[in-house]
Amino acid sequence: MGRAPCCEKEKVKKGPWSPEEDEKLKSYIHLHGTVSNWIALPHKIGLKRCGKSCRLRWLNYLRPNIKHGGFSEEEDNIICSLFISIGSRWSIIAAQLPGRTDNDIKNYWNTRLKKKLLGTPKQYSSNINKLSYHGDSRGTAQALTNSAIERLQLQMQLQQSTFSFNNASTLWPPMSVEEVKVARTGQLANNNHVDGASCSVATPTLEGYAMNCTLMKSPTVSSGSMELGRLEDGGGRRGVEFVKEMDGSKESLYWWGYDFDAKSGGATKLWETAASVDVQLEGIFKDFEQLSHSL
DNA sequence: AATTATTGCAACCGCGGTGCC
DNA sequence: GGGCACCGCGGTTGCAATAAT
Repeated sequence: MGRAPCCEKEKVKKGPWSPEEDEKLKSYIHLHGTVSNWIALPHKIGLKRCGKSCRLRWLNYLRPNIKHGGFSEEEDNIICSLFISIGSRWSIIAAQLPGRTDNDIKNYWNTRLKKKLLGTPKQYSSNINKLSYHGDSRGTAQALTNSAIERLQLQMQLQQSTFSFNNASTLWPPMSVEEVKVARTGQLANNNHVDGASCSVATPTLEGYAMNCTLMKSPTVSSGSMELGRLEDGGGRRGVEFVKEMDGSKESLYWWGYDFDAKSGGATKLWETAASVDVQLEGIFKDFEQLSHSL
């Protein structure tokens, strides 16, 4: 037995709202302040609409101080940074942008911002196809969701775009060397799979490259987070980047090497790998050392 | 000018989470 | 503790407007 429908579908009106319907809904909410039961509301005010539809109409269009369109550069940066960090959690992203609704941001991302940052759908679907299979030495291939790949692709793309992390510095302030030490020590200490010995190895390794290392603080979010990091050679020509995703009890780690092409102004991915965090965070630093030696 | 393709956005749908009985 | 009803969210759809042919 399935769940009962929230309303009698054959009796409710669908499609665009008329000004009269909007007025009825607004009047009721202005009079009563809040709605305790959206399902009962349409019947109360004589609307032939589903309660969910009423709620959506109010939240997305009728409630005061809603902004539509005209997203600023700063808003673009915030949306982009948060998308990289938390993915398509539109309600959380909307909470950081006063006057914007999750629906509006979602539409804006899907129809414009994604294209602006990642190129045409043809371009980024091609890149997604290249990234969608991560084979590693243990044969534990892992298919990533398009959303996760889009986030990785975006993070890589940002390097060669006019939109850079630097533009979002308020959200992603680079850590000082001291902060890096603290963050890494804390991160490793919190990871049950990395013992004290590994800690003492990993931290000095990082410190050795501290001058060339950029770790970005992720914005505070209610659940899940992502840490982005980059280790570069002195000239910023080659390096290793990594993304650690933390979503509840699940943690994943991806990293890849890149070679910067001054001619095209873009970065060429040399290799990539994916592993659970417990495989060893130090792998990133070993790969970086190997890359450095190969120069 | 007519037709077709694309874009942008409002609205709907279905599912998971939560609270109440 | 289980079942039910509702809320809230993210994904998807439908359609009008606009652009391209």
